[in-house]
Amino acid sequence: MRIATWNVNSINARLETVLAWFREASPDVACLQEIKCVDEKFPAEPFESLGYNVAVHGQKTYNGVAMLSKTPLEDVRRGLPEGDGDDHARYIEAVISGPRPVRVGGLYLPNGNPIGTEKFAYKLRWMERMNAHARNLLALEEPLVLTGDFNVIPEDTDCENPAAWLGDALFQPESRGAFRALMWLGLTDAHQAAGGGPHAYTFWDYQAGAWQRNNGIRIDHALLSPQAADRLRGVEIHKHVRAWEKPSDHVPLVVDLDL
DNA sequence: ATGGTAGACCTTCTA
Repeated sequence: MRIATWNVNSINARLETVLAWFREASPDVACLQEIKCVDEKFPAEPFESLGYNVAVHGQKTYNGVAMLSKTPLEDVRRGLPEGDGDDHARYIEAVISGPRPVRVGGLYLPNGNPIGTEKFAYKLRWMERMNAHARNLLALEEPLVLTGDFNVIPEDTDCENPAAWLGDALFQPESRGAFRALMWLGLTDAHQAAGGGPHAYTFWDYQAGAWQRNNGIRIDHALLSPQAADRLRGVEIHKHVRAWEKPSDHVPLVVDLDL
């Protein structure tokens, strides 16, 4: 089973590109982030024509997440628990039905820039809620994949020039510490477990020739419960997609599980 | 040097 995540930076601006990748990669499950539209504006029909079931947690202009699956999506959750007053659409979760069901959480973690503002405080609060929810999910002791745009650079080797990121919310000790705390609940970074090395980027900024200079960062992740990690076959970063016409600034990350 | 680009949308915010 191939489970993908991709921050598409507007599903409607990116539709032909996203469909082309779906035809090429044929993921069983795909979590999309930054769809930047409300539920009714999500172009579900072309994906349904490709054989996908679609669940959307949309929002106008900003954020928005979706999950697509070849088999029915069950037990769908939209938003993290304890979300009083949080109107950002950043989390969607479902159980992927089949002979070996797997629970998948698709997340778009807040960017948090600039640091020292309410945006950064919101990022850290959101991460606390994510970690609490992950603890509850891990207690189920079932195959679980938490994947998406985490907006966290875990290690120095996950960027080209660490010094350039010192003032950035994606690289703050608090952000990286909260990410590590999430891992320490008992999750496995699929990239590391599959033998992925340093400088394996999933995002290149549109600005300042970041792609041409390979000035990227690894911020899209797939974290596995023990029951999922035991069945990990491999991980792919579909870097070639960044060179396509009208690309997203992120590329797809694909996890292959023996499920 | 605080730049640069992309998307949604209405003048600016977010990334």
